[in-house]
Amino acid sequence: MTNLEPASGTDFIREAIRQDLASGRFHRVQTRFPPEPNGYLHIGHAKAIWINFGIAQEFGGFCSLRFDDTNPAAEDVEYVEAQKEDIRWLGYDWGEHLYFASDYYEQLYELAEKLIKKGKAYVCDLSPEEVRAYRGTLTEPGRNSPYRDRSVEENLDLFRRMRAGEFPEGSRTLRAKIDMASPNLNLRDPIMYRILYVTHHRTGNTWCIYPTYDWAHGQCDSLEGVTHSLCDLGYEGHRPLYDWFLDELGIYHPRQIEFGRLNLTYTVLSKRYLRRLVEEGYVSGWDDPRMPTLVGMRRRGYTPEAIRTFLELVGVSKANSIVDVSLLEYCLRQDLNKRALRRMAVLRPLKVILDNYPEGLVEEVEAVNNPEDPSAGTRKVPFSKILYIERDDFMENPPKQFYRLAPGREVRLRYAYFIRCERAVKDPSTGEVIELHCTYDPATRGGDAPDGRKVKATLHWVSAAHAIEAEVRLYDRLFAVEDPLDVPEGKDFTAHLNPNSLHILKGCKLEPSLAEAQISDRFQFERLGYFCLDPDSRDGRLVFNRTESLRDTWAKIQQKLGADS
RNA sequence: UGGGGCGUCGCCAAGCGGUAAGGCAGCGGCCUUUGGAGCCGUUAUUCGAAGGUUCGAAUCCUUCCGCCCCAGCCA
Repeated sequence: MTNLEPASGTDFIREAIRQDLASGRFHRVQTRFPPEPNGYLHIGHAKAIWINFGIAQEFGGFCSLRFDDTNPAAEDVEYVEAQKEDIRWLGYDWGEHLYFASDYYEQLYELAEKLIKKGKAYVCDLSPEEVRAYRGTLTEPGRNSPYRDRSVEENLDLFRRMRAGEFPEGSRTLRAKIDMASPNLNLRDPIMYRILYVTHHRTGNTWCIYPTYDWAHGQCDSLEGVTHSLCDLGYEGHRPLYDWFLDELGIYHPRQIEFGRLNLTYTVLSKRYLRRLVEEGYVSGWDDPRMPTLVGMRRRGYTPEAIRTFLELVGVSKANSIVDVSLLEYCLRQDLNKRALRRMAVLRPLKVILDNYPEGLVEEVEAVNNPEDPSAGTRKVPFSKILYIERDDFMENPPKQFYRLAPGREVRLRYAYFIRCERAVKDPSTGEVIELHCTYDPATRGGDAPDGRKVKATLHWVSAAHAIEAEVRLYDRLFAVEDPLDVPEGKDFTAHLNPNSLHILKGCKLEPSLAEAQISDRFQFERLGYFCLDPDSRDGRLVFNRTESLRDTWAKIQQKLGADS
């Protein structure tokens, strides 16, 4: 028995739940994840999912998935299916506990009548503009609606006729009768129902009055028997309202606990902004691999494990925070390093001719599939006279910190031979190096010199005759600055879009075994990063996404060299 | 400005009156057939500030400062 307490077990929410269990306030744990089906889930939602599902699991309870579909104008079944898939992908299961706020419409209606009968709700004829004007401001109290004191009978009659469709859209609302002078604006007679002649994606046209989120949410939690309603800080100020409803109604009272939302550097995480990126064409869609949406991250090659580990490392608190994306990237690499098969791929090919290698000879060298996992085995990779190496791995006049290939220098080709660069052939018109003539040392087969000679660098390579071609999409952060929302007057976040967030490379050369890759398969291309096969791939036309690069110390050195000069 | 919330290392975050965990990032080194991975070391005499209580405070009290959220018939 270990006494190691999981890091995720010590946050204030879990602590509060333990206390509730110990004090007898609750005897079980039931949570819920309540998304609105009006868009795609992103990593911010993943935090709420991880908290609600994760905690229920830890405490031996369950977490339901309840779609908060109270606004038919914005919602669609397309989104409910997509969100379900995302949650499953993240690794969570709601079992038989799939609910919809719309399942409760009838019960909510009855509860509303109950409130009317108690004299705690009334039908108001104020227009939207008037409602706003009557609400007052942050510092001034609101004024009572002239309709506030209608009799219970009149309210009941009007409310029933609202439901029956006798009044035009927007003409009346049902409001809770609380306190127009409350310093908490949420308590200034909030609207419970509005008239909307809109077809609902589940209830069709059976309703023309729809409950607001504020009215529906707490009662749904109560009806379902939720013990702990875990939501973000935005709802903290609404809690007194939810308490008021529950108490006036005298029904079961769950406990709501709020936590701080997740924010990431170099990222924007609000539905509104993500939608703009899609609609204005800055990205190819919700599943663009640069998007922080779960569909986007999945396509990019993220693993659910990496995301969960990330969330666990970030932790839960009430402070508003902006987490450094490098933590996410770290978790991703950590996970991929352990599981991704290694392959060799040359992204920007430079031809190498081994002058002393026998014409027509093809050898097979044995390569390790994953040094982190011996059970992944080995594979054979063809080697021959003409090869491709990475352009970046050769420099004609290298600085002293560069220890890859250069004229007269010897390096190792991974799993193959030592080669020495004899000369570089240039395009006479551009001066660009177009191929390298090298010699190999037959005695170094496998990569070690019998005379104990060392080389500084090991390069990846692909045999030209055996290479398969592919398109590779290199992704970088979508935004160029840590906080894209921090913009000068007159600009918006799109001003900070990183113009280099996508590079498409064609004619990349891959080792032949990659021809068998299946969509979504993940690999580490040695010395480059992690890549996965994109669904855009067709027979004979492979497309790989770079999920994440490997940490690149040479790039750092180059940066410093650049900064110094 | 009324109400609510938050302020511990560059970024997260433990800490719950007994003398500042950990992770990421950074830096230095070791190791290495991935300049990857791994390993080691290193960074808060100080907890937004000032007072006070106490033998003793990041933890309790007071005041002040800063940041975030709330004025949708959105959720």
